[in-house]
Amino acid sequence: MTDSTGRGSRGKRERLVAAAGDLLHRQGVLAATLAQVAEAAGVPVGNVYYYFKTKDDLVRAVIDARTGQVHEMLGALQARRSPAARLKALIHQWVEMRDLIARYGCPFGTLASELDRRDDGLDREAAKPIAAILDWAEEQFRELGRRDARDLAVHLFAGVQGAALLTNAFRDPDIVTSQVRHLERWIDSLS
Amino acid sequence: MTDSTGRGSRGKRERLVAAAGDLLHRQGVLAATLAQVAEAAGVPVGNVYYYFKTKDDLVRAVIDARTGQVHEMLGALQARRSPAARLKALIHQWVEMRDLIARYGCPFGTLASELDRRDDGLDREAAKPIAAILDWAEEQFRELGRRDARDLAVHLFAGVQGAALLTNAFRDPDIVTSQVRHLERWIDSLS
DNA sequence: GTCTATAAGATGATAGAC
DNA sequence: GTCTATCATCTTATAGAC
Repeated sequence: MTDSTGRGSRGKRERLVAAAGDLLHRQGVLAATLAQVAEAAGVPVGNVYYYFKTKDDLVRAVIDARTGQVHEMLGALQARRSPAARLKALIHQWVEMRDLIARYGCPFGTLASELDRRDDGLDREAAKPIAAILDWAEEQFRELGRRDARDLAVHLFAGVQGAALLTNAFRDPDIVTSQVRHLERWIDSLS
Repeated sequence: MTDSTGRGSRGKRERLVAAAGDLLHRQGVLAATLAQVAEAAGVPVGNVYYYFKTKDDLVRAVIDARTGQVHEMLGALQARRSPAARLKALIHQWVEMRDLIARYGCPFGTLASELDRRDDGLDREAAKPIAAILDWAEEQFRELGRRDARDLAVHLFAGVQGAALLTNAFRDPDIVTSQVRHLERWIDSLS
């Protein structure tokens, strides 16, 4: 498959973003080097700059990919019958990621947390995945007939993100599991 | 004041740890350089190595200082009459730190979160401050007569840490404020 | 005991060959 | 359009002067 910018460039670009997504999560945005990204993607080191003008540009592409991943996940959750079922299915996603979280933290939360000190716009970008989740959860609570939908969404997702942080800090997948169970009961108690 | 290692060395060491504590929180552990720490402490750059063998050694000293800070805080909270009052006073600390959290994140949570990918022991060290808080909260719930004290402590503190993360990501101090209010009502509902 | 000068290594980024 | 060779900079760390 070819594209307007030349033969195969799209494929390599995508491989770079995929490899960077993994590495930025596992090593941290700052700790991950372009040399490591290039090697993981099977692309010559200096050549990364043909696809991305700077490292920040690559980071931006990774954030966009994660945001897309979130929208995909939220779209899949819409199949559930009730708002309460959708919310419970949402937070259950973190139970399924529990081992990854225990080792490297939540892929969405750590991204926002790591880029928070920057004020060049990348910090706002990094918050997009969790912003999308919050907005979606708010909508579900609204459909449940709650006036304080935003507040409830923040409460729910804060519980998830906090559990992810503790799960990661103590390397204990059971923390997020039991916390999600707790939050599921809370959702049920609202109906 | 002199000490066994020579005149004034203790003062400079303390200044370095204090400056490093600030910088590691505001810039992140990896992003903060020894040159910046030295300048902030008013100490020649290369001379940092007289007091700390490596950067990790300095980071360790900062973690120890933060752990001490936590124990001091928990000690002060013991003055409260009831376990419920102590727990509410605990989480209210994060409301008081709301502006700092909005800009740089929770000083205890980000430390654990930033050093989580290491497996050289520093990751365990970095979790000590939040471990101390969790243990203390667990004890309060136990005094409240709860069998599931650990679970409740995790639930409470996850709520706080998650709110801190969202507060930081969205630069909005109101998030942690309203979440703490929510958790205070939850504490009251347990008695 | 304190500090200056500098080494050693790595990283982001560029120029230019193919 | 693709990649190699290299630069300039920064950062940790050390050796040795005062």
